[in-house]
Amino acid sequence: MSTNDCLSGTIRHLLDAGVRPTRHRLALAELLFDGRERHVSAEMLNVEAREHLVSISLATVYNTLHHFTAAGLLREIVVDSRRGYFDTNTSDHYHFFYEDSLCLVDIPIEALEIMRLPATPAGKTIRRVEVVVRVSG
Amino acid sequence: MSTNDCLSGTIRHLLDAGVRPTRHRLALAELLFDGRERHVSAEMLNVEAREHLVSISLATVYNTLHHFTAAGLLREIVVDSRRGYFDTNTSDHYHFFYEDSLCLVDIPIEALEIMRLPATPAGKTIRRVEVVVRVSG
DNA sequence: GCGATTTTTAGAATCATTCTAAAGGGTGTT
DNA sequence: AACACCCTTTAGAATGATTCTAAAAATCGC
Ligand SMILES: [Mn+2]
Ligand SMILES: [Mn+2]
Ligand SMILES: [Zn+2]
Ligand SMILES: [Zn+2]
Repeated sequence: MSTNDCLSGTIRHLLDAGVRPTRHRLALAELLFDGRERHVSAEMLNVEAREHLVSISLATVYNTLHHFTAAGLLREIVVDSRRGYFDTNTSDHYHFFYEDSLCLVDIPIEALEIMRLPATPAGKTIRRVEVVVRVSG
Repeated sequence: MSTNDCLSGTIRHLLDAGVRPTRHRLALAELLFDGRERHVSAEMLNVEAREHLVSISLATVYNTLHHFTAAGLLREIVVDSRRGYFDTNTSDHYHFFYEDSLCLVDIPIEALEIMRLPATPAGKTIRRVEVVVRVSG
């Protein structure tokens, strides 16, 4: 019987990633990791936290999103040069981006196949291959 | 013999796109459409204009970049949520993004093949399929 | 509980981009 | 040329997302 057997799933989730499960981080983690695929901006998550009566500063939302990202619990997606998005799905996958509603929707990795990737530039490492299908209408 | 036979290539380029070839637009177009593949931010182009002794306001650089983009002379690329890039290559192609130096390099369309694109969401139109290969090191 | 280390916070600062409103330029008409 | 009309350029202010600062609060190991 490990010493953590009685911890909630969310606390375990944070501990496993090496993130100290403070009150605020737990509250945000509960909102983020609820099973749905989520693509949130800092401002969106801040609003959501307030709706759930969690008192938190916007700076802490930013701190936490970056912290979770560094710990591998989130990944950052760039689709809009005005706003950053964070994705709760950290596995390899791609995205639809609805330009009108600014919504992101996952494209599972197996729904798309990339062939003949060009040679990696000398001395460089590929960090990620991003595919964004921009749709509107 | 058309009435435009004696115009410079740059003026013709703008006229053909339906853009009035004003002094400032011509200066920026000369910098942008010099044959190289270019991926510039507004700030980069502004600095370049000043280096070439072109007196221009940053607002005009933004106006012109957006104008050229609307006219199909440029396209906008999103790789960094802090800054927008404009690409002089408006044909279909993809990009390497060097995360350390913030540089973009073209990947020709034939260097990469995408198979099995997922179904387009109902009622939507695909505006573009973007591929960004992020590299570092 | 205590002291060391993190975390949280409000508010200011930063930075890219857009907006405003006024001045400047181009073009066609008389 | 003078005029009218419309488009462009401009400086500077405004905006909005994000980061920074420095001090207060929370957390952790002992
Ligand atoms: Mn970031
Ligand atoms: Mn734009
Ligand atoms: Zn996703
Ligand atoms: Zn390009």
